Amino acid sequence: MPSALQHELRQRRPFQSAAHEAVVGLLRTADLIRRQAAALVEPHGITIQQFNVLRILRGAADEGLPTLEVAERMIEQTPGVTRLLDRLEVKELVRRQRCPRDRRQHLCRITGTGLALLEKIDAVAPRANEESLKGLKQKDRVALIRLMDAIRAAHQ
Amino acid sequence: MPSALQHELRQRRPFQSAAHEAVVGLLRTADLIRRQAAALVEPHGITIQQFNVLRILRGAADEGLPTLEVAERMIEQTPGVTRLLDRLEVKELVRRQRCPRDRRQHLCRITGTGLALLEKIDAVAPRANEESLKGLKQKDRVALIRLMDAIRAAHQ
DNA sequence: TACCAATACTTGACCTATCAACTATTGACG
DNA sequence: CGTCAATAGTTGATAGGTCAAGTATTGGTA
Repeated sequence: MPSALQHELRQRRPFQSAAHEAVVGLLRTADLIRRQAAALVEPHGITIQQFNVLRILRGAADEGLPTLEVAERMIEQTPGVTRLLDRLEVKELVRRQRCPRDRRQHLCRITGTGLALLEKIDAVAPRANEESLKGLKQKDRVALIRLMDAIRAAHQ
Repeated sequence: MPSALQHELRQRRPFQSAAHEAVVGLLRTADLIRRQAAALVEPHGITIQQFNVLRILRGAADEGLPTLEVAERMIEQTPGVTRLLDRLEVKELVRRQRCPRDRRQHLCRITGTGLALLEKIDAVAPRANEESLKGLKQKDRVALIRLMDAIRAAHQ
């Protein structure tokens, strides 16, 4: 009996291993959820990466964060944080200034406008997460978290 | 006790819901695996999307596939299949020709060079999948497949 | 058989991502 | 102190992604 994924991709041959099917399924599912998230924030004029940066900066509160610290905290690794921040700064959602203690660092802070934008998105984000995972019961969601943790933990 | 993911992203506050943590964990883990896959195919001068197209065309064998059929079978949705195929054609990994039956369609076929490239990558790909999921036992991998299927199935 | 919406792409314009090379600044070491 | 590797970030070049508008072809319909 052909797997759901095999049917979805119209593949003749079954997957060679559970590892292969799991990897493909993971990538495809993440792509789906990524698009849903993008559709949520896009109407507000930002990308999901930009949204992610704004949330990081809000979490860091008043003292701000240096650029590379922002990069490290991002959900998806992004070499282009500088330009990401450039765009956010143009939109006046973020401000940057040199750190007086270490003039190599640029401290990034979210602006009032940025906070206001986040609040608007936050009002609907929980429903979107819920919607994305509506196929999973609470027990399954916890299991999923555990599986994802285990995969990442194995890569130091 | 803070979750692994919360610690990884240096978040002060815990996730608001299991749905939220699962979504973030899924995106972050998929990003990790995506990068590993990219690192595997990159030395051969192609991207993972291009690799995906080549595998699709190999599966379709001699008769070839129309462009949009290729697009539909891709793991990650891609509006730019035309240009993706353009690049593969320049590298002579793919050939396209008008379908005589329906001249709107362009049938895409993998070339001998393309097949040879795939064989080289196939020699190491199973090990890479294995490596990506080394944190999961066989039972967990099957569970993961099931969870991914369930998420996608819920979105018709 | 002439029209017309639908299909199957292609193209242009613009934005984002990625890597390597560069600049500025710091801290450690002789 | 002066040098020098290491750190923090920026910039340039280029590839790839994304959306909207355009072209070619078909199949149905009056």
